[in-house]
Amino acid sequence: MEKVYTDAAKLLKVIADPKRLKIVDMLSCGELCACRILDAFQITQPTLSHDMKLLVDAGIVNDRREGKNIYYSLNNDVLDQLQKTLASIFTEKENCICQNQNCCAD
Amino acid sequence: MEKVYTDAAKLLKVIADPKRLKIVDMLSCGELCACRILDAFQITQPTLSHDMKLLVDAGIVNDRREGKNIYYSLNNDVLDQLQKTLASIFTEKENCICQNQNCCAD
DNA sequence: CGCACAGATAGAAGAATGTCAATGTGTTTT
DNA sequence: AAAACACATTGACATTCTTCTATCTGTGCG
Repeated sequence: MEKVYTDAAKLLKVIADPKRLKIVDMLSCGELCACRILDAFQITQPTLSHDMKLLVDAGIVNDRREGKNIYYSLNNDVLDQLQKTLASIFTEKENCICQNQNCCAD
Repeated sequence: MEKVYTDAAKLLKVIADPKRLKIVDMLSCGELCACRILDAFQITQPTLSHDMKLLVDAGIVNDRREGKNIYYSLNNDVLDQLQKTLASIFTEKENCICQNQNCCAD
């Protein structure tokens, strides 16, 4: 499968979850530590830690330790690029593999 | 969980797959029948049928029968709305639940 | 009608995901 | 040093997803 699709799908898989979408939404206002994010959910600490690892490993979120806390922030470059990729996929392009071809009606 | 997140996550789950992303990309150039989409992949016909059902059930794709063929096309309204929702989630907002709060440092 | 074709549905097996309790690691405080 | 705190990791279990083979449904044709 073409890399553009597999790369975008990996990012989408990570944010295709209500919790993680909400986390991204929270982080869009600035960095937050894990404990504050945890306060907003009805999940255990290991579950949040697992979700944050997915976001960090995907490159969507950066992490930074300050004393006992880990602070998370958005990587806007990755999200901006994802939006551009989606726009390109959703919108008609010039060179389309399906153009000028009749379906099954040879 | 807030409806905006669960609704967006449902759509994202459906397109968070390289095959289905490519299908959306193909359909962005206009409607196609199942048999032509199938030609572009190394999957069996039931697998494609299952993927198309996910896309149709999510409202991302419309289907239409013409004789023996089913023609699929994008529902651009749904995709446009999804892009707007993502932009709103990724971008800083005025009323943020995390604003003006210190983290864990009371 | 009987057959061929396009696509959907059913059922099953394996892979991936979500979540938790228990425990480990790094940091600060006493 | 010992305890407390914040977070990560491990291992287990249940759920969901992916994909297949086999079969069914709807349509057009001779």
